[in-house]
Amino acid sequence: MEKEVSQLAPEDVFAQRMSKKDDLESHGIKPFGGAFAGSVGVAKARGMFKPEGSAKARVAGRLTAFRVMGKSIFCDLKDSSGRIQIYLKKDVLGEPAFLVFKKLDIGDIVGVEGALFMTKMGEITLNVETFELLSKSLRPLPEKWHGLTDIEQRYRQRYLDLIVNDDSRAIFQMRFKIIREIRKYLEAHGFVEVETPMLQPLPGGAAAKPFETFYEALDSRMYLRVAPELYLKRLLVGGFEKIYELNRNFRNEGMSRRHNPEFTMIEIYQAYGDCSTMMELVEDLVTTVAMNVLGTLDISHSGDKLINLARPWRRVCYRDLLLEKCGGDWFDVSSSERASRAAGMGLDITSDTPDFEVSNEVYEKLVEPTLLQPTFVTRFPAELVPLAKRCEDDPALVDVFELEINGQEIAPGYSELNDPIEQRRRFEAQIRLSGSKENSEGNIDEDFLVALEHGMPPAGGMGIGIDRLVMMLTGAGAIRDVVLFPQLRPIRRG
RNA sequence: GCGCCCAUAGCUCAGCUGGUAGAGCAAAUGACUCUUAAUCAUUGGGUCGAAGGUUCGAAUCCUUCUGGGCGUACCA
Repeated sequence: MEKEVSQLAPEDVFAQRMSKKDDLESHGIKPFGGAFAGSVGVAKARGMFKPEGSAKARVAGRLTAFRVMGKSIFCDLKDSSGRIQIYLKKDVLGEPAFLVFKKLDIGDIVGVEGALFMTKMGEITLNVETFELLSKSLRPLPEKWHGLTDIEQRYRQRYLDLIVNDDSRAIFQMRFKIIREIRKYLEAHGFVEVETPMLQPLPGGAAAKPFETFYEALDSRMYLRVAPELYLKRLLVGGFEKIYELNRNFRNEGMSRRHNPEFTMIEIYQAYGDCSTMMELVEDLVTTVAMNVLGTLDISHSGDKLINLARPWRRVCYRDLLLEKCGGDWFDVSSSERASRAAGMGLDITSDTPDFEVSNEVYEKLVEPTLLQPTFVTRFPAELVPLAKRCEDDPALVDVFELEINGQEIAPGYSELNDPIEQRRRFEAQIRLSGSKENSEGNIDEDFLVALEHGMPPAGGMGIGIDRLVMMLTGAGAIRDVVLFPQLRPIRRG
């Protein structure tokens, strides 16, 4: 019962508004109206203004400011396309209607109709002739000037953030436009969007800890997917040649500025292509999307950071970046010497850190964060990427790239491994390396190997972390600013 | 998981070395027919995140818990 009391925290305002609502009802006004046909939207209504004052418009939205001047009222009305000022005069509406409107609150949703005019102050304004209450707001909105700054509340009650903070809404509008443009681009280039299981009996395609669940009907343990990769490759076997899947992956890991346990990923595969096919594709895709969404390839981030997406993007191999960072003899010294040098650079290296991990620590901690401008890092050690083809000229390396922008991995891509015998060896090596016991991460997806044994065309494949791409394109500093409902600890009550 | 920091009215915040809580916005009432952070007057509004402790006395000091932020760890 204490719960109910705390939920009614703004008790006074809530009680006041409840009684306003009852009052409206007793006067035959529905506090929660129905459809409001014919709204043109705020942005369009603005565009309809004519200096003669003859244009009329019908719009619906939320009242976000209320300025009463005795026998006239100015309000701000907001919809998804923007804000417009509305003006209500007692003369025009008649006394009863005017008094009803005067009782409305900030936060109420109304539909209005009237003529567009220009105020003395030069603002296009709708002179309301008729209005309808569409939804009574029973709780107060956050303060108009400072908005909602409490970070926790912005995430927990994202709707308030979206109502009040224009920047936040703009980021999400951009996010959805970016996703739309990606789909448009791929559609135009002959790719087909497919859907593969999120509930998987074996989580594969990435070495991440999965979320577990249980499927009663089959009496089996299931996992939320960590990647769709192994299913998409089955589709390559099945004869789909240009496919993509754009949807959620789930990884049972910590959260951070760059990590949310569920995140959106697009994976793209093209049969008869390879790693360089995919580099060209992602370069063209990202620059096209940036131009269509932002109209520019220059993106500014906080702290004077400027990212320039102009093509061609730098290509550099992993090894060269390490030599650049660690000195030309990095790969000539003994592995124990490498380990102690890495430890000397402040990295967390223990005696049983494998040699390739030592170099990779240097790459991830000291090199990657410096790659602000778009950079394709290529030719990684094979141990790091078990699903990619080896380089023709050096079997210790795989033919892959990682696209780095803004110091973050935005997109990995490979020449996909289509040799089932080699694939099995690589899976087995992976299990040995990870030292995993009987847990599912150590299980080989035999069904996938059987599919490969039927013959998979050589292919290029890649994935783009959509959340990070959106961060990069919008200048957002945290993944939580580009995910509508980021994961938070549930509030315990007791 | 670990470390540091934060939590005061619906929102944004102030509150000194411990003396019993304050502003702006929002809300209520009134004035005002071109305002736009409208203005002016009056009024109501708080378990100071929770629980315990020290003290004559705690928003303030101590402990624990809850939630959050930042960093770090996990993260092919």
